[in-house]
Amino acid sequence: MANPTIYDVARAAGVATSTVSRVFGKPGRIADATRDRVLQAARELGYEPNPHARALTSQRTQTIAMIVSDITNPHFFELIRGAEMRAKAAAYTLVLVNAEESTRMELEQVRRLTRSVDGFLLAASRQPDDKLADLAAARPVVLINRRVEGVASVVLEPWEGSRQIVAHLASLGHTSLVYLAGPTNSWMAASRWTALRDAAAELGVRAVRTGPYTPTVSSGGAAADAAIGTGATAIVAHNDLLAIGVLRRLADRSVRVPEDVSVVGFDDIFAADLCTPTLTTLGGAHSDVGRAAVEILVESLGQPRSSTPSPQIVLPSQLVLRASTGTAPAGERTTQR
Amino acid sequence: MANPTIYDVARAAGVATSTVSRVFGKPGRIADATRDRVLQAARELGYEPNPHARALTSQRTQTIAMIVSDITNPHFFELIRGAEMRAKAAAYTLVLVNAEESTRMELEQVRRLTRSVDGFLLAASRQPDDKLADLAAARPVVLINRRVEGVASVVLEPWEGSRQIVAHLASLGHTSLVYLAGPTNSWMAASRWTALRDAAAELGVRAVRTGPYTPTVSSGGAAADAAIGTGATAIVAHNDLLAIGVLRRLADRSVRVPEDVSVVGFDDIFAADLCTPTLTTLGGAHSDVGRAAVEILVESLGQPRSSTPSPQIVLPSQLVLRASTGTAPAGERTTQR
DNA sequence: CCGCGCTTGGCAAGCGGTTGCCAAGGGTTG
DNA sequence: CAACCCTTGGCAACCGCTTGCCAAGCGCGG
Repeated sequence: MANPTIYDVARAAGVATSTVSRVFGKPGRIADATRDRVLQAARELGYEPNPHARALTSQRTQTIAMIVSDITNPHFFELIRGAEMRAKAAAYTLVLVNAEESTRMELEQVRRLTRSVDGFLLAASRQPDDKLADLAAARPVVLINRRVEGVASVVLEPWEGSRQIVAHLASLGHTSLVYLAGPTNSWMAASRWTALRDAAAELGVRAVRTGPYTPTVSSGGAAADAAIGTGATAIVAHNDLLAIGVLRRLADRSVRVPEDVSVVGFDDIFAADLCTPTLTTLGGAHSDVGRAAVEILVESLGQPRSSTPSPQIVLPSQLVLRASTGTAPAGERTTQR
Repeated sequence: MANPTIYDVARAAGVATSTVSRVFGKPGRIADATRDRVLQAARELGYEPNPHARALTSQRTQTIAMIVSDITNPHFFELIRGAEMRAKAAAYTLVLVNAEESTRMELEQVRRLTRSVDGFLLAASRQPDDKLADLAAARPVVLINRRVEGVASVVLEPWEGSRQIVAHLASLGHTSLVYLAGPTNSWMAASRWTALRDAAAELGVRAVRTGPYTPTVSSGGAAADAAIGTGATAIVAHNDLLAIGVLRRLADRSVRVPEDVSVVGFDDIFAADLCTPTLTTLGGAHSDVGRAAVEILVESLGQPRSSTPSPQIVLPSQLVLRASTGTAPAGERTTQR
């Protein structure tokens, strides 16, 4: 038979369709003997429940959507991976959607998918807070690397991490740093900057910010030039891609790293350990972030809507020291090259 | 209203539900005036068609699944990205599934998703040919970087590319190479090896193979040791991850690249341009591969089943020369280090 | 002015499950 | 042994949309 239905199974097993449905839906509800008979019949017929028919009445699709602001950023790969694995473990299917850094597209996709998925993972969303609150009010949402009051979220600790970066640089004798900012409406960019600035103030380091820059390797060139113009001896880039772009540009300009200037990134992407020099960066277990996000989401799906307390999880980050940071050059560099 | 249905829209517009359905389904079938009225009503009510109800009768889900043999391999990122973008353009949703290098899991996922998606993209599948033929006979399937008689596929050209690698090495004076093989049932691994071997024979280069190795950085250590043991002056690794692992191990053992030994990879992942030395590798437009695969699949979905001729597309690869290959060392190395 | 063919819209029967409600049967208790 | 409860399975009404079939209405030619 092409597509056996519960009716076929019910007939074969000599029970009612509702019994078959329950065997698959709420196992405890049916006596063992009956259940075995039904399962046996189902197996023989090659029966497979139709997820759409199921979703139609039950409103549950066993699917979650992950909307990523820019799928080309390797930083997300680990995230996606962690989410995918956890989703599979919970018998959920993961739908991957790229928002291409467009808030409009992000909203559109959420609207389009609302009926077909049980919940959303929004990674590094660029929406304004209230928009996100609205979205989350209407459907299960977990934010990733973005924090909004009253909405569940998982973020990789940016504050203490940024402080560690400054402390690291200060201990190397740096007295000034420049932060190459990420996208304007990136929560992470804002968090990093305020934390860097505060820590810098506290430790007597001069901190300035330039940007915003698109967080890509190719933006690194312009960013590097701007950074050098500030005369700072340490460059903290919004993320590793940007930092790698900076390293390249510095190499082209024969600025030595870390002798002349130190460079720090964020994310600890795979490539950070491969570039030359290897990159000091604030990393963390990104796959755990994805995993945790799915976990919270699935958890909340199990409960009656709105009874959930919207957990705000912060996962620890860690400063990974590599070769791109070193002692500050002897004389404070003030001249622009 | 929480979830307006076509009934609500029909009532508001003063038409039958079938009319509303047709307005969304087959636009030409309804007069302009009526259509506008219906759309207007739909907009006012915030109506959004329920994809599950739609799929239930029409059997079309506007969704395709991409099953990837190992989601942690950065090589797939570009592929995924290209596929995702093309899918979105065709108004399809992309479901991403990780098979974790397990053929059993791959089959299971296909079975599980068969009812919920319109077709499958199988990337670097490790299934035996006949299994894949069976799968493809029962549902729309496009293979990626895998070729099976009678099944649609998109692959990045491995043969001429491998030949170019050998030619490149030969021109640098190398007279022996070792291929660090990928997974046993990887079609790509087999294709690469036969092409390398044939080209080597033709050009008077001695070629041996060791392995199989898991295509990861961490496998590179053992692979490098084995490679050195062969005395070959050129190492061709199954992919860039493995090659990067090899580079690391060689550096640890103070074997100079490319002075003592040349190293070549496959895939041209992002990191190939960042490692030290930068890696010569056979690349290609992976995102185009993903894009083309979706394109073929969507195309075939539009036609009546089985009327399609199962195109076998080969996209060009290109040898990217970087710093990991150089002239062969003067005396043939025969001693094991 | 009538008949004809074509376009447009309505009717209603599913698509494959889910689930509230009910009844039968078996077991338990006094 | 009767009364009662609990477990188990069946009935049937949907869930929201699609689609084959049919009929009404229209314009047109004769």
